[in-house]
Amino acid sequence: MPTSIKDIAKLLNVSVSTVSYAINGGPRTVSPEVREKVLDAARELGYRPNRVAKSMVTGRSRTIGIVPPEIVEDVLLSPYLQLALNGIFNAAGKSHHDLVLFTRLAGSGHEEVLSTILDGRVDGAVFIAPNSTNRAVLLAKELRIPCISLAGSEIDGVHTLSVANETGMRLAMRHLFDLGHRRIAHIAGRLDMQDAIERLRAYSEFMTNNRLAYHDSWVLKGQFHPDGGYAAMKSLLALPVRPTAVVCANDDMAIGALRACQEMGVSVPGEMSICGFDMTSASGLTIPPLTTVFQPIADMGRHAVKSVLDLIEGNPVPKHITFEPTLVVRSSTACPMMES
Amino acid sequence: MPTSIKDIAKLLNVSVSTVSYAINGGPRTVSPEVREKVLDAARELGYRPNRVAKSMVTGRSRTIGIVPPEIVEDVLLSPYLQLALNGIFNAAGKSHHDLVLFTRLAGSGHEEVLSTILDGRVDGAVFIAPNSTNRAVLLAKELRIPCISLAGSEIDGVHTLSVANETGMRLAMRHLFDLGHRRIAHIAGRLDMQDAIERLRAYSEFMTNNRLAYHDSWVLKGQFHPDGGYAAMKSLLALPVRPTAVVCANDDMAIGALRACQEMGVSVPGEMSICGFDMTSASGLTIPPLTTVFQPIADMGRHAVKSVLDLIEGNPVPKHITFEPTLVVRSSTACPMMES
DNA sequence: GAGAGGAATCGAAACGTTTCGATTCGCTTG
DNA sequence: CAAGCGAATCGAAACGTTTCGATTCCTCTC
Repeated sequence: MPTSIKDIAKLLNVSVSTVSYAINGGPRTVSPEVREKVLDAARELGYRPNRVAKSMVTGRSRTIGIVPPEIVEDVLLSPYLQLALNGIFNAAGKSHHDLVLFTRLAGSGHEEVLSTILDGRVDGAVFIAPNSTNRAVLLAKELRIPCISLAGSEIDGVHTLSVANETGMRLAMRHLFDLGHRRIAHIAGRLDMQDAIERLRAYSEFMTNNRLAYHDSWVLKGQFHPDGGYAAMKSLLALPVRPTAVVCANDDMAIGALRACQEMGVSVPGEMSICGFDMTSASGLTIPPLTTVFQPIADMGRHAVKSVLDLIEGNPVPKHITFEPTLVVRSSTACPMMES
Repeated sequence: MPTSIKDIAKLLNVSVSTVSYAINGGPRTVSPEVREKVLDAARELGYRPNRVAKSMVTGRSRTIGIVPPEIVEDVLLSPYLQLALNGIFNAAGKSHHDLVLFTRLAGSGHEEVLSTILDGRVDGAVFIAPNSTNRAVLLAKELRIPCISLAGSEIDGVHTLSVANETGMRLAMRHLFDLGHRRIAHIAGRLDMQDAIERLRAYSEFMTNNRLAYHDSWVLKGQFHPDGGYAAMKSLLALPVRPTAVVCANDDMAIGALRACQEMGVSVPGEMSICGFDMTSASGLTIPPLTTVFQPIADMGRHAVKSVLDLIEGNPVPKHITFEPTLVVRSSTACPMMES
């Protein structure tokens, strides 16, 4: 129904190739008069080039695929993903690419679904926080689709952008330690995700290296959700010997933990210091505003686009880039109260 | 390079059509033996159907386009958009569609860019909060691309999903009025967006209908941004006769306004009641948590997908659906203090 | 045993582009 | 004036599918 290049050709009694040359301004020249005629006719008929047909022959779509993490529900509500996606979106726009958001890869092992990634619709893909069992990454790697793993597990042979989780956790722990805290707990994230694993490990190492005794009951799982952080803090507060500070593996959990303290009448940072991770926008809105580890997530998103485009062009891309986090000290951490 | 249906056909000495029938299980039957052989060979060769080629001939891509509002920067950080996008994403996944996010339509009037919408990559599109000068919607409408306008201006001939802004604003105003407030201010959004316009109008109407005097200095523009809300509240607080309550056209501005009050030592809700709009997740995290107007944005996103799919299928779709908001009373609103 | 009927399969067109080899034609040059 | 050249244009193949008409061939029936 929409007008095609053929319609123009027929109307003007020229060949389709001539029309194509005229419209694209190449790769061969056409006489100025013909060019003019073609352009006029195209405008007249409301011609729109069909990108699918073009993709078909050029093999390029100027589109990048985004594969969200394998979390089942409401992925797009994760502040982390939102920051990354925003960075990716902005960068993609600048380089004239659109984004395809794959809706059905999360958690699905179905072969049929997996294949939608490499069905020609995208030139490359960015995987957001994939874990090492993510079948889609594995498949993409196997089929040599240009792809970048953003803040995910280190997967053999896949280009990876990651944040130095160890550094971030050490910064947070050092900050609390220097304030005088010795009984420091940790609310961990989903332990099937790389970030969560590394943050937990760095916590353990810090405690051991500084000869701080710590119990299993001080390490809780919060699933990266506010409710998880809330529940975790509740059980920490029920302990006979309470920790004086807690580092959460993301801001959402820290927010939940803060809520638990407020409900139980435990003052923050007076009786309990709380430190978050990620510096999402919500972390600045709480009372008190959260001390948190800033990660340049948006930057990483931008960089992911650059890398994937380089990969598509065949330019060299470093196998691994690590971004350094920094500590943002706000008001949810302070010296512990003297032992009574 | 990747194996195609032809490779399988050649290998097995059958025709491409037979291979196609075998793989798709139709529309014609193939003998069980051949079917088996084809499927085996496909697996063996790592065959992946090329979706672009399929789109080419069927004219369907099982992909829905998303057109963000024409805000220039960091669109994806808007909580409103995030809620809508999440709803759309979930619904699209359920109906086996992927999403393409158009990165370059915002604010761009370039014809070339506009045409990327209707280049065959998507079967239909959802426009998020377009205003009436949005050229992309107009074009899509003109070219009869199935499309839905989500919470945007009413545009002639375009299917629209909207929220009853008047009702929402009236609920908020009535709530404050019943608490005893008479001097009620309004911090408006971007007045080039439909929601902002309607909320402002409903505010004016309520004030007039209830014979409440109000000044131009009580109606401020906050651009839907926290900083805008902050600045607006600052100028309200500088007024010789302060209002006792303010309704903001979204939560972000309410959060900014709250921050301004806290900085100036104005107690909320003691000296100033603040009401938000949208019920984004952040609105529950502030101290005090915001009273706000809940809009079923995620629901609307889901519904947008359903409607656009119906439109694609040729099913009848109502021209206009309105969703009803409700008031969520939390702690940022209370009776005004007695005049001193 | 000729003809009909039906299942299985084939071949080719079509979708809308891009691009490459081939053709036309006017002009220069020896 | 024949040969050669370059610019402009044409025609056709190719990309990987789907699908429709045509063909083959087996079996059943009278």
